[in-house]
Amino acid sequence: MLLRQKFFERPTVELAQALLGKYLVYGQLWGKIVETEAYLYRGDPGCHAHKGQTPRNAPMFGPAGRTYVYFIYGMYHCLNIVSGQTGEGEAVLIRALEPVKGLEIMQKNRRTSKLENLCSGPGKLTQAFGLTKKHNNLSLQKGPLYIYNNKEKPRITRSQRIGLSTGQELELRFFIQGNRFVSK
DNA sequence: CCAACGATGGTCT
DNA sequence: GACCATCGTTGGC
Repeated sequence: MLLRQKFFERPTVELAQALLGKYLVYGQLWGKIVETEAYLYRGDPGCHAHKGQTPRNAPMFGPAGRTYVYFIYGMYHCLNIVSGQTGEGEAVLIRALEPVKGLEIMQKNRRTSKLENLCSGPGKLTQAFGLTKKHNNLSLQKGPLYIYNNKEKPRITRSQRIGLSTGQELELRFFIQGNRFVSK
């Protein structure tokens, strides 16, 4: 069942946790979200939007429930889901998925057969799913990318975020405890 | 096993 | 020109 608009309009830190266990669906490909990070407009220098709006981060200032896909390190893409209210400039980074359906396609896209290496990082999962800037600023209500509900209530652990040179102190990373597909 | 490093290009100053 | 919400490879143990 497709998650509706209201689900995404909640505060960013709350959405980052609420997304854990839900399914990211793109055509034949399904992945369960097992790791996320929250990025906040206020008091978070690690957030792309914290200095204000630019062409790149514009989707973060749009309505919740849309994608923000950016290109990083000359090679990789990262997928975010915009949260909160329009104009807030906040989003949730999807950092890892548990592969659920379409594993053969993911294995081909990633050039590896090892399941733990398909979607266990923000650059890995976009490669496995074939997501690029073409998928930036798309509505998760309209597709072709969707979030489906899942009734399970995962056990959530919190930690510092990964890979930042600033804002590391903040504990805004969330993941499903003990899940083998969380990034290392 | 683990730490160090280089690839590679868009974005902003 | 510097920075970067990463990852695969390399070379050590």
